[in-house]
Formats: sequence, C-alpha cells, structure tokens
Amino acid sequence: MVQKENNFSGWYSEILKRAEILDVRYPVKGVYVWYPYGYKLRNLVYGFLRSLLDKEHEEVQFPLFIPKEELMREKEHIKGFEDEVFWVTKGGSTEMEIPLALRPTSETAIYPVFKVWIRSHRDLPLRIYQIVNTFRYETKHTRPLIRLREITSFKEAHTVHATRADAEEQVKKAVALYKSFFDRLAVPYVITKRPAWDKFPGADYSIAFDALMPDRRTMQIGTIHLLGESFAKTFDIKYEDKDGSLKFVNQTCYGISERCVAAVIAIHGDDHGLVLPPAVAPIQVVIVPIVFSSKGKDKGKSVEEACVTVYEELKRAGIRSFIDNSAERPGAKYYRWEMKGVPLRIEIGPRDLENNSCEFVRRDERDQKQEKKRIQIPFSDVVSEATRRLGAIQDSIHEAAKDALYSHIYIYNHKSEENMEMEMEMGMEMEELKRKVEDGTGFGIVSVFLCNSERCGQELEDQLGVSVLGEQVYENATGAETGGKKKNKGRCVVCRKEAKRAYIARTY
RNA sequence: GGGGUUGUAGGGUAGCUUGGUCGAUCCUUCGGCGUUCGGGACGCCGAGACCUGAGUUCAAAUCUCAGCAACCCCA
Repeated sequence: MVQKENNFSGWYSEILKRAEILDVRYPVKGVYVWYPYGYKLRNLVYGFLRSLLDKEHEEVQFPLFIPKEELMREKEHIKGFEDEVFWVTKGGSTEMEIPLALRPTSETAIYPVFKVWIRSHRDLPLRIYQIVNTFRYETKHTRPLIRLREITSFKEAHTVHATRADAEEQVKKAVALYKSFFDRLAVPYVITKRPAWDKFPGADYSIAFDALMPDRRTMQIGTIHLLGESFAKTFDIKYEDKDGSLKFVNQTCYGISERCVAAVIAIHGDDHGLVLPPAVAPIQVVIVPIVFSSKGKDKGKSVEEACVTVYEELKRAGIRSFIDNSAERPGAKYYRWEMKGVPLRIEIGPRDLENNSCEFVRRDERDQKQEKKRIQIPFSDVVSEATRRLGAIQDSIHEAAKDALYSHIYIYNHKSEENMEMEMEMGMEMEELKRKVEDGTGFGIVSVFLCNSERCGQELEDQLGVSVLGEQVYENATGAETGGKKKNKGRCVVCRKEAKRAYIARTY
C-alpha cells in the first residue's frame, strides 16, 4: 500500500482500486466505472442528501439533451461553458439540423420549462432537484471522482421565488442544508463567497464549500448560486403578482457532485485503507468468525451460531452488518475489511464463547505499535455497545478531520502598521505568504487582506500560484481557527487599499 | 495552454540502450486438489500478457511515426 502522507495522488488511485470504489480501466478519458461497493457508498451518501432535500424540494428528471439555441441563449452562461460542451451532431449517418448538447449543467434545460410551469405567485416558491449525469469536455488532467468528463452524480437544485429577498433566504437555507450534509459525512469545510470574477457564469454571486485535501490543496465540494433575475430575463420567466402585475422571478441553484465521495475517501482514509463514517458505511459492522481453532473443531458450529445471533440482533437494530464466512484465514479478512473502511469489527471465536462475549475492534484506532485494541463485550451488550461505538467513531473521525482543517488555516496579519509600507516595498509579505502556501510548511489555507478588484486577485494568484477562494461567510461554519490572532481590518496585500479578509489556497 | 515520462496476463514488474537467445521473467491474482486456520498459510497441478495502427527490416516487446490511454512537472 502506497503511503498517504507523501504521495497522496498515488495513495488515492490505489485505494480506489483496492477498496473497490471505482474501476479506472474504462478506455475513454475521464470516465470511470463504479464498483458495487463504491456504488453502495455513493447511494448511501446520496440517499442522505435526498432525504435532506425531500423536506422542501421535489425530485424531477430533465433530459440529457439540450438544443443548441437554448444552451446559447444566456450569453454569460454559455461563455463559461462553451469550450467544454460535448455535441451530438449526427443521428445515425445523418447530420442533425439542430445539434444537441450533452448537459454540462441543466439551467438551460430546465428554465424554458419553468417558463411554462410558472404563471402566478401561487406557483411560487418552486423548488426542484435532480441527481443526474452531466458532461464536460475536460482537457486538463482528469481524475476519478474529482475531475470527470462524465459527472455521474450531479445533484442540482433549482429554486424559483417571487422576490430577491426570498431567493436570498433560500441561499441561506441551502447553506444550512449543505452544512448538515457535510457534517454527516464528517467532512469539514470553509464557506466563502467567490470573488466576482470567479462566480458561476450568469449568477449574481456564488457561495462555495471547500474541503482541505491531504496534499493541502482545497477542493470545491459544493456551490450555491444566487441567480437573481438574469436567467428569468433571458428565458422570460414571469409571474403575475397579487396586484395583477407581471414580474420576473428570482432564482437560485445549487449543486453537489461525487466530489463529496472523493472528500470522504481522501480526508478520512489512512495507510491501511478507507475509513468510512458509520453514517454512510455500506457495512457498519463486519463479523469475523474464528471457526477453526486449536481448541477443537467441535466448537466451529457454535461459533457460527453465535455469529448469526449477533448478526440478527444488529440487523434488527438497523445496523448494516455482514458475516464474513469466506474460507480465508482471519488475518486476511481483517486486512480486507480495514481496506474497505468498515468502522467496527466483531470477532467471535471459541475462546470468546467460553467467556460468553465477543471482541470489538475499531477501524479508527490503533495503538503506538500500530496494533489494534481489542475490547471484550458480553453478548448481552452487543447492540447497545455497537450503537454507542459507531456514534463515537463518527464523532471521533469528524473531530480529527476538523483539527486537520483548522490547523492548516493560517491567519496572516501585517506585522505592524508602521512597518507595513516598508515590508511591502521589499516584497516581504509576498515572500512570507509564498512560504505559507507552499507544501511542507504545514499550511493549506491562508487568510489575507485582499480588495475586490480582479486585478489584485489575479496578481496574487499569479505570484503565489494559488486561487482566491473568497471572503469567508457564515462564519460559524468552521469554528475555531489557529495560526495567529485575527485582525479584521487591513489593507490589500497587493494595492494597499482598504480591504476585507479573503482565503487563498492552492486548489484542485 | 506548455513540457516530460510511460504503456508487457486481473494487479505489480523483468526484458527495450546493442532487433534474433522470448516458445517472454518474477511476485501477486484466478481455478482444481490436499494439508492448514485468534493478524495477509503451505504444497502440487493448471490458467492468464507484449495498447492500437502504419512503417523500417530477412527478422520488432525492442527502432520510427501517428492514434488512444495513464502519470508527473510548469503556467
């Protein structure tokens, strides 16, 4: 097994294969095959996302094809996507009169239909979502689950409101929804408002969730866009208000892709394989019978019976469990299920039967000799103890992941007001910032003062080889930060004008 | 966007510089049989590969070109 610490990208591709998440051997660039185990994980993750959305949204499905004219209607929008659209231009051997785009995202598929659906203020708010595949002709390096030509699991929600205030309210709700989603995955995040030059094409503004990957780059794992009236104007989506006047609707949209699965894998996994949060682990408890033993084969049958009893009890309690009855030796089984990230293992052998107990082993714990701690649990307490420990594992890996994020956020402050001019003259700030964002310094995300201008943003991006994530919003999302005492007023590190704080990081 | 490296059984590799010894190495995997079994068991038997296409040549895994694919670095 490749080590995670120094070779994340090697570790990542190896684990996808060995834990049977994705098969990368499909002979087309940027598209991959979900293995059964990986797909179960995906379905549990998306099942939870669905349950969150279903409270206030309705699931729909729109077509994959988008006619050329519709896709081209929103000028700013298409400018953001035109280089990465796949086109269907032939039906059989006949050239098509109207080329069809494979959706890169579905605004232009959905909004012409919204125009038909929405007539009165009574039709609002309208909130729908779909989980579909989308296509982007990526020319740079594709990466499984992270940069794909076919995104297989794009959850996109689209909402329509009477007023801008309602739409902004929806943005807040979406942020709250995404928070509960990523909290459940035990994936910590920073939430920022993307700089104006980096917003979703056609949006008024974009809010983004970023996670910190083990190589100290951030990965965008969710976005929320306030579209305002721009698409409404393009697609002529109007409603009749109470007073009889016709008004343009206000819209939002927000999306999450299988990058959320990549984040779970990358953030929690270790050198022994996956570590899955119990909430989404396809198998939460694996039971390993120690069937044959020096103590005699006659015990074999009662061991099996004990395993089945435990399994039935766990199952009745709603815990996803599995008995590994295969012919392999116990050690081989331990390695396999550790690779697959099963949170809790229960071993039952003849020795345990004599004590009327079994042994629990947590996936997320290992002592200093890298050996697993075994805990004796009486048969009578199996369900309650398993439930309790699964909860503890969920919390514990979440805390560990939060620590990993917070300890890699560096709050940069000007040394002092007096010396600031001089420091800037000498380029000292840039030098220090460079060190902070580079590999090996221990920091991934740096908070600096940066003004809103695109020029300063680009300048900083070019000099440091980073991206500007944007101003942190919904502050409570990330809790405590380390790395320095935070001043809230300062001057832009590039142009020295008054500026707010912004996060910068190297990104995926 | 620019540059580089690579492609040999399901996975990982040797062979390529200097074309012929390749009827292609080793590990793993897979199938059969037997002995085993509290942290990756062992023995025996068997299965499985030169990315695709064109070219050079008496002869190509090996050299050339193109395509496809993967990885890495820079912007």
